[in-house]
Amino acid sequence: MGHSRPADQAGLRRGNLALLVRTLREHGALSRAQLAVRSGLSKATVSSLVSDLELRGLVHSAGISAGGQGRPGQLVALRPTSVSGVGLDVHVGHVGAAVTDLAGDIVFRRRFVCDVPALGPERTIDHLAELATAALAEVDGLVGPPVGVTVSVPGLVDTSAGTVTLAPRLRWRDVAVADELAARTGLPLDLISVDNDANLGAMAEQAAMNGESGDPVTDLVYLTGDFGIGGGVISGGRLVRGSIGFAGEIGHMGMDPLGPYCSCGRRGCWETRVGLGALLHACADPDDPVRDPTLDLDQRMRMVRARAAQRDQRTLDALHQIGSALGVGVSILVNLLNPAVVVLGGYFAALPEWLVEPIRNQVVAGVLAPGAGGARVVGSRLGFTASTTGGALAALRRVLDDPTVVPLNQPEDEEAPA
Amino acid sequence: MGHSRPADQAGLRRGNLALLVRTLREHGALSRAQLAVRSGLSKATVSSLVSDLELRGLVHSAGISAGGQGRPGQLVALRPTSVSGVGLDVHVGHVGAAVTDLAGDIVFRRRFVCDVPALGPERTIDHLAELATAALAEVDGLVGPPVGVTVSVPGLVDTSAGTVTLAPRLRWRDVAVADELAARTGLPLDLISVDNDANLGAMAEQAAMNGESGDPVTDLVYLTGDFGIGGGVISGGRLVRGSIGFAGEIGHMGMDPLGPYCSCGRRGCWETRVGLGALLHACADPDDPVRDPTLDLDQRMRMVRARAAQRDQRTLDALHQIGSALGVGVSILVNLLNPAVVVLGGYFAALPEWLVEPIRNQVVAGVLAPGAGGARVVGSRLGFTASTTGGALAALRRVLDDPTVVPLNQPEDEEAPA
DNA sequence: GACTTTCGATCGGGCACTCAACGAAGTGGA
DNA sequence: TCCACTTCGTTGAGTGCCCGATCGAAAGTC
Repeated sequence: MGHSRPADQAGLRRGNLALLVRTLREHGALSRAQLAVRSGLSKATVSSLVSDLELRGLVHSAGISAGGQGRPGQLVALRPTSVSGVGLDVHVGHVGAAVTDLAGDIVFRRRFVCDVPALGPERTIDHLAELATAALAEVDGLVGPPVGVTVSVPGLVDTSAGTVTLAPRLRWRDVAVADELAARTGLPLDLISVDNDANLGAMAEQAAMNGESGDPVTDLVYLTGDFGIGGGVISGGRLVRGSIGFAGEIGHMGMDPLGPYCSCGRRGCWETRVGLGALLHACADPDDPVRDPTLDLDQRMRMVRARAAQRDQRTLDALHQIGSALGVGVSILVNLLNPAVVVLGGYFAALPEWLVEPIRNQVVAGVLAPGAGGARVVGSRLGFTASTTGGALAALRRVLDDPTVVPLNQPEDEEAPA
Repeated sequence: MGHSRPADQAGLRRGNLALLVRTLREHGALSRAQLAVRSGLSKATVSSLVSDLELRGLVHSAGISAGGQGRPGQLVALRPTSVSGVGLDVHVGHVGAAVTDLAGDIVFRRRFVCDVPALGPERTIDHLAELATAALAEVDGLVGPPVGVTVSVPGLVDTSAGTVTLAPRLRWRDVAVADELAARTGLPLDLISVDNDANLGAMAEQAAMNGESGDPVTDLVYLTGDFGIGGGVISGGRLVRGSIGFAGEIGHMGMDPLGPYCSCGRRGCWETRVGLGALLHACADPDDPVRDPTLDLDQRMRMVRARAAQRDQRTLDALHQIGSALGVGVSILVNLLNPAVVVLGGYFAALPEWLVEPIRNQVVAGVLAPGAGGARVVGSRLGFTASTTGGALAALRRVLDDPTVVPLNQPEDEEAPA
């Protein structure tokens, strides 16, 4: 067990500051008295903590609470523009960036199309650094300084070193992404982290689910749908990373020893059955524009959608086939992990009307726990943007976990551009 | 996220008391000065904490530290006999009990053979209560009072309610184990918890691994080997329970849509290929004593071992076949969870010489991460006793996480039986 | 307009940890 | 033998944090 750090009063304070920030994120503006009730802290402590957060610029007064008896409360609300989080994304066909404010709302998003495997790490990171610099310049004045930058990479990542160990699809190996990015952007190295795209996608989807409904989702499985399939697992509210951070490599589950050959050299990997390649092969001939790699993927997905909507039999058959094969693997995941939700990301998210049903059928049939252990299967609403959004949220988490990373001493002068 | 409790100074104290207890468990007897260095606390705080733990009877002086310059330190050591943990076990063919001291060493173990499905829940819990009462009577005087009792059940468990939701092999459904046991034994209800056998086995194996080697194992997969196959997953040092506690139901992963029918009604479940039934069928004819259900399982396993050691071809083939089928499933687990160790429990633990090798081969071939992501495959040394041991450890964890559950005010009179 | 209710600031108190100082208890050399 | 020297563990002052109680402030109610 690694939890071997002593607890001191500073940590106690940090924890309670974070508790208030979380409470405000979940419930919106609250008075100090309401905060005291919801957090379980005393009014006196809440007053002290709120004034601390005010000095850090993380919260501000937000009017007077509505009717009721007695003295009205002075509402305290998160100041979303106080800080920002930056998510960067290295994909096979593009690099992307997203910036969110403290509330998690996107304030900037951009994508730069490029052939990453052909460019190589050096020049790709050049583009990434440009994108980051442009993003920060563009949001300057709108939101406060970034509290973190997280780079999403589809591959095996050493998060503690900020390096990519192996990313076959990018043809990257042992790339010091954090170092290189810090050197190019001038951002401090300790602000930059690197993580797997499926992990970040899972975080983004979890945040999206918790933003809307009642019960917070603590157990979630996220599937990236692309040529390769990745998995992000959140269990008990925490990411499952594995002993050296390689968890979630789900695309290469062996589903059929006699199945088609996979890029990894083995046969019958799950992604040979449910990856984007499998869909495209099943639903279109080689000269079909749907299979034209020079076209934008979103556009090709819209074509598939249109055909399915018009009840084109070949397309429907292909989708049903993919959905069933997905269901077999999802059943394994649900049996093993008992998630509350399975989120279909990537290209799956463009086709939920045809994929979710066959998956659900397979899962209900294939899971031992009654009612599939309560697992829902849903399409992502973030689609291909999940990993950048998740990166920005991961960056914000630093503040949410420890608000003292934002310095004190900013009593006045906010982002009012002269 | 559920971590919404305010932190106060009492919690801080609890955390630091627990920190010292953990440090002493890991490093053995230490002086106060050494404790201060290892824990990161100040000498003054350590003195205060140690005297607190002394008043609770959890530690005691243990001589003077050896040579070196300066004043020798007064060693402080855990007092293993101060409290005890009780693990109870409901199995298909027996009920069992184990009691450990604070160090995790077994001080009592007993098994009562009975046909649990035939007896039904009521009478089974009668036996369990008898066993528990006998155990506590027998260890009275040897160790202190139990800080918890954990019941291991092979099935789906609602840990918060202490009930068994569904245990097909026992033919139990919605059995209030904790309540019933409390009523029969007179033990306070809040001391009793109920958990899945694979979860407890995983905890026991993790503790066993960390007891010996250097690096603590935080990511581990445990497989129960019986007629059914269960999985216990520890990720980042914490059990993966799933959204409603049904995680780890790994025996019913669909491995082959055309495979043999399973007791769950589906085809090709993993346990039809690697469960005890599969082994027995593959290695012996129906009239072979190995397949005589009236014989003790340990004894039958010894027969299989003997034949394999004598290079009986049919036995070797059977073991190789089981090992390969195990490897396919283990590869999935390793790809998804990237554990540091996969522990083979239950009947697998009796045959590691013939099972580990084919599994390793499959895993190395079937896992994307280089070198199988560092995953080792090992046979359990606890075997069928893992779940009771794990139950006792789970009970002890209450003290390890919060030493203040043991009351103060026991300055004198220890367990010196008149 | 007085009463009631609720809010939020403030103060004193208790608790936990830290630092610095000091006596205690050994070693090693003169 | 005696005296530095080193290290240990306790003690007391100091600081920071949370809490309960108190009190003035700011509304609604009668």
